[in-house]
Amino acid sequence: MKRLILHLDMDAFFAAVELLRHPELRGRPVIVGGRGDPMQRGVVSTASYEARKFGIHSAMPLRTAFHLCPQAAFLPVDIRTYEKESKKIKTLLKEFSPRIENVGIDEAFLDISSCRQPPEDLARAIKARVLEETGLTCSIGIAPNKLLAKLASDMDKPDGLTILDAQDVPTRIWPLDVRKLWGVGPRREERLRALDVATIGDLASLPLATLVARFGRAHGAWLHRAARGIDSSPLVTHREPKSLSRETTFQRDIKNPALLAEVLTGLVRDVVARLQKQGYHCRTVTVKLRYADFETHQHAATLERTSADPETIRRTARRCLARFPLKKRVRLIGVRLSGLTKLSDLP
DNA sequence: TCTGGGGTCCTATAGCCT
DNA sequence: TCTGAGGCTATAGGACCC
Repeated sequence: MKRLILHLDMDAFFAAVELLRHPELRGRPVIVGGRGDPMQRGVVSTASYEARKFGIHSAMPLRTAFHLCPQAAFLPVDIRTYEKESKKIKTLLKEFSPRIENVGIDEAFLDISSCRQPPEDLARAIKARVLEETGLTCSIGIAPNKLLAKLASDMDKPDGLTILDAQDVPTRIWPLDVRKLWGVGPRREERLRALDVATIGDLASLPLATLVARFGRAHGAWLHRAARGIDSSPLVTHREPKSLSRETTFQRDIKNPALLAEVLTGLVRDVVARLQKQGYHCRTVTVKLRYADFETHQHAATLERTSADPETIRRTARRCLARFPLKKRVRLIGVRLSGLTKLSDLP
């Protein structure tokens, strides 16, 4: 049977959810990020389409966004509320296909290979149901694999619907900016530009050997296939967490070791609470520090046996912290627990 | 005035073992 | 005994994604 994958991507999700409860902001630029105070440290999580017209985009510092668009409404991230809406959407998607892969809070892949309905009818039905259930719009892409489905959902935003098949790759995919490819971020884009690659078509003209030499075996091979629209990766319908972490950026950079230790203790308490709630033990504790100049380092320690004991983990984290030189001011501190074992799997 | 927070995966290196 | 090839694990850093 021919594989058919649907990718659904909510439109400006966080901003759209905020507009549900602040309808008076409709039509105005809305920026959701950090604590909602553009004078504090934080970045844009989601900008409404009105705000994007001012050049505002995700990951932009809130202060910069404020300079570009001081009249925008700045709102704090309220992840709990977005998760509730997300859950509604994911639940309704399962009515259409039980084979679903969640990608973050506002995206999902559906395997619709065995759906009887024509793909376009199915997509329209899903969009109508999402709107009915949540009042939100989404964009949908349908293609023979995840890679192309994701590119397709991005081609007609917002409230779009794009269906692609393998023959469309030269005409519809090759003209796209190489940055659109999953796995090409700012750094790899730069390295590709150095090879005279601007579009996905340019990338497709490079031999595999060149890509492997430049980007390593795994990524080189991925880029070579992706540029041709080839992707056989399966939907991951269930996954276990690999690590849990908590980190925080100070409003002002600090140097006081006692304060650092105190904040670390709080972060450990939070992350261990989540570890316990989700029913895991961990084996490795990693502490991360980012200095004022943005240089970032981490130190890890492995426990003798897996544990979910706050005191054991706190002591281990403190030992990791003690290994950092504190000559420079610190802007961020974080802790990560990895090597997770499900309690029920323990002997 | 820059640059969050939660994750995943890949790569390089070092030490240890066979 | 020496040398090397691999495999495995722990650690650190980097890139990327939403």
